[in-house]
Amino acid sequence: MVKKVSLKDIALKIGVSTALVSYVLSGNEEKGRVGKETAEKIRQVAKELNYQPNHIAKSLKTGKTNTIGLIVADISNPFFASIARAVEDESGKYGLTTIIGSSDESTEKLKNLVEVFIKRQVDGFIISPPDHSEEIIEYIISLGIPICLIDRHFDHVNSSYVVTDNKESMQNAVSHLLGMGYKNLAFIAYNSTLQHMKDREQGFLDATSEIYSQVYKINFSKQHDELASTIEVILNEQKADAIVFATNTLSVAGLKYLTQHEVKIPQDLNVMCFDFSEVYDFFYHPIIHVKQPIEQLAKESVTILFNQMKEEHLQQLVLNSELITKTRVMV
Amino acid sequence: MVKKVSLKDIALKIGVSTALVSYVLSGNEEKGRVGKETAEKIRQVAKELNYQPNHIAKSLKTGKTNTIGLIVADISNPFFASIARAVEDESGKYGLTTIIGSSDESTEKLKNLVEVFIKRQVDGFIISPPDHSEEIIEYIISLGIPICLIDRHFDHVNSSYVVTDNKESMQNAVSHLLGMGYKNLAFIAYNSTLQHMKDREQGFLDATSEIYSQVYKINFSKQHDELASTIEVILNEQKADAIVFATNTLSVAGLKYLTQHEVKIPQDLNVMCFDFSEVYDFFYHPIIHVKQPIEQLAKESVTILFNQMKEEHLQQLVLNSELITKTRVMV
DNA sequence: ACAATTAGCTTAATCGATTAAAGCATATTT
DNA sequence: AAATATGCTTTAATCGATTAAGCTAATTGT
Repeated sequence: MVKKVSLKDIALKIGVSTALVSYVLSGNEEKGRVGKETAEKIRQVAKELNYQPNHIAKSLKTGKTNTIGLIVADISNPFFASIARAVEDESGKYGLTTIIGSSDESTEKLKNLVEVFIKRQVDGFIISPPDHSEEIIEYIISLGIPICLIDRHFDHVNSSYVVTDNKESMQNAVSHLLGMGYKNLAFIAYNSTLQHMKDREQGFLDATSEIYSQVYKINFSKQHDELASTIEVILNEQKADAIVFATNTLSVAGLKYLTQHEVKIPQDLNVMCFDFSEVYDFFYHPIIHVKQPIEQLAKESVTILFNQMKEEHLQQLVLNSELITKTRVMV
Repeated sequence: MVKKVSLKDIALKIGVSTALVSYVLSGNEEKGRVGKETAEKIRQVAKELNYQPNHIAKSLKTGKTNTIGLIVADISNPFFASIARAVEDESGKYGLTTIIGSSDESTEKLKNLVEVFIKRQVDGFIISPPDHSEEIIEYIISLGIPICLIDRHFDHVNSSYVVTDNKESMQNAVSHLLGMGYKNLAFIAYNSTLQHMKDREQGFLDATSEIYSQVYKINFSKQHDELASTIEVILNEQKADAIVFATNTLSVAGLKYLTQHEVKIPQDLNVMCFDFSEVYDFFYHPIIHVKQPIEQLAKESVTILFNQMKEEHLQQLVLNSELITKTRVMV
């Protein structure tokens, strides 16, 4: 491993102090009041020697690592994978490096990741928090570490966040179903106290006040069994004419169940899904779904966090999503 | 932001030098020959003050960041997302932090990521290299930075790697198709010089030497159009009775096309896919596919890299994959 | 012409941990 | 009694960059 070039090497070669070199290369010429020729020479030699500043030394001195920690709720979920990718791309534009973790919807895991990341001295967090993780979020805030929640937030925690307009888009989407003539709706969501889940439910309820409908809650940890039995009930007892799924994981699992039990969509039963999935393309009829602005969520979260890292002020952002009713692109 | 506790604080509180504290807390008591009581006291005070060592200072001094860089070929591909997750989990066990990047199959992007990661002074790399990226890999090796390739490797580059037994498992899988009575096979792969792609093709060729078969190559950048036209040819001209897809992205895109054109699987045409996809569950008949040992690939890559980071020796590993012919779990 | 500025540069402390080398008792050997 | 060894601890340099404060000589103001 070749010895790296340091400020000292440049200083030595020219015969000036490291201070001058530092002033010039970190763009603080005015502050150091460096002579024009000297500055030019320093820049030239730096280029010659292919000088690369040592991030670590810089971090030690400044206390800033230019690293942010992203903790998504479940990285195996394409929704979050896309978020992760976009956050990474966007943060790179700001000169930030992202380290990613997945809490797998577990508070315990989130806690560990937060600890590891804090030890790594990340400058800020972007987190999509699992259920009942308020305390951890508040802990981060209490340490004065900038944080921006994404996709989910807590109503009673004063933090920055970027989320989708869950209630409105759900209400809008369900209204669209009603407009199509469906009169007996089932809503399947996770049993969760998270605001985005409550909002989606409220959106459903607001839209269905005039018709018959049922709300079913699945426990995340036992979703496999519970989803199956829930759909059984919906098909055989409630005899709903359409199911509304509150998340993409529920949508995919639900569609899988329906397909495997040869329930024809939309003839036997229609569905409405929240968030996109690749599997929708495998149905002959378009799957009605709410498409969240994933890229935008990610980008905005980085911007908000970045601003918060320099200035102090928090920011809350609610983005609109889009109802997809027919698009179907042939491969 | 509360001031963090440093070695100095502990030393000051007890009235010893920071050297002693360092010896004790970094587990080098013998080396520093620290008195038993003093050591005990140091440990106790460290716990009291909730001392957390400063990674950055440590890195600056030791030149080790305990960070590895993982660069996958395409993070939006569930195969690589799983790899990323498993690598992250596994590296955590070794006390390593992972920073992840996606080259999106672009040599240029890989180059940038490698530069960024080297600036960040990662201790090692795990990379699934895109086509024609030998030079970048060799560059990393020339810098003396430990690296382990994953999923793909270059025959003529002497590096550590972990890959699947692509040729054998493809040959085996195709033989199974032949055993089922298929006699006119089409093989769809990416146009690539990467070893794993060549191996899969060779496996196909070895298995089909006695029957009629055709090999089709798709350009990654224009796969949408080319795949469609290729399948057209296979259906209308070659009139194959089964298609073998070389990767999961090709499989999913191919299945999508077939579904949308109402080609019934396996009645009209059967398929054999390389690697798993969630969409297989949406077919009534099981989709025959080769299941790669993703977790194991990831784990082994970390282990190999870790070993390489302490000792010097390279390691090449070829893992067996599994042919899935019927499994179908009801949701 | 003499004080006050200012331009240009250096000194040296600092961030927090590591570690070779040296210091100083006390104990043991010769 | 001198020499050596042993046990415990401190000193101080180091990693590489940042930055307040200080210094000198040239320039400006009155």
